[in-house]
Amino acid sequence: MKKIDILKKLRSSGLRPTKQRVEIAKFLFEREKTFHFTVESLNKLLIKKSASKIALATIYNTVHAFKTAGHLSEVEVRGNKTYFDTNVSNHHHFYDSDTSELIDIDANDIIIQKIPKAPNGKKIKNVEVFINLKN
Amino acid sequence: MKKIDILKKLRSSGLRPTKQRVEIAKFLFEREKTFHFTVESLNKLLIKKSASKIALATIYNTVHAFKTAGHLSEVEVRGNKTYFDTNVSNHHHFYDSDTSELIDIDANDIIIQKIPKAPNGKKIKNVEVFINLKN
DNA sequence: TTTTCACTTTAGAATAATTATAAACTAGAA
DNA sequence: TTCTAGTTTATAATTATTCTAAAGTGAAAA
Repeated sequence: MKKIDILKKLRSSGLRPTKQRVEIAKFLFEREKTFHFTVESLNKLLIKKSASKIALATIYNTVHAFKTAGHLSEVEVRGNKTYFDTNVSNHHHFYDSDTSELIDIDANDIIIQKIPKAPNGKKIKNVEVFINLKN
Repeated sequence: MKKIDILKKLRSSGLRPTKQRVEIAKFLFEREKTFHFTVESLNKLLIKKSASKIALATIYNTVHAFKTAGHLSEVEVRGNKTYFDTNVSNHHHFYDSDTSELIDIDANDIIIQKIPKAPNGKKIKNVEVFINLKN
């Protein structure tokens, strides 16, 4: 993804392309494969990669702005860390608790044959399958 | 579940049946239906129900001891609250974010037809299906 | 272009959930 | 009973995250 696309992406979702947002967006979206991260790990990686330090609160703000705009999705994992995922399509996860690593599972790789009806007038918003791994 | 059973349950899992543990265990397990709770909600309910106040740290300790012993299972929900579940059998959940309510889904009510192989020499420990509800 | 102002960023304070600490207490073996 | 490892307790500490208020900045309009 080129810088120009990132500017488009930001603008089209109502986010002013500030210096910080562009820097974070380039880091997150200019890559081939999906990227899973926590705010903390992203912060560390950004400190390593770039010269200018971005405030932690800004990283929180920016990541949540991207999430709200649909450019990132959120994955919750045992143990209170919130992971984000640059793969925003409907998909599932393996979780390896040894390495604290998340691995994508394509939505098509899981087929659910039988599913219960939503209770009392509610509808199903989405179905998340989370597969815990062991050695 | 009678008090005698609770004592057995605790002893058989290597937990000394202290006053606090028995009180919490009775509250959690002497009921017909599954019970979902957070440490915070349990604490409030215990304060209401019983005369003696149990330290919050003890409730954390006890709940985690019960979890380790397999008497409670843990369910993670968007937004950093850790729910516990007196249903320790393999099952799944609906989550209603309007009411912050968890609803059990029997393992037999979900049939997964196709599932990917675990990556790089790992095995599948368990599969959790989490269905988010909307109105 | 300058001006303007709502949106942003920032450092640090505040909050919330949970865990650690260290002293006092207790179940149950000897 | 005595003793000791396991337990409880109040409080401090930690961790992840959000709030705050002041300073900074895109970009629309003059």
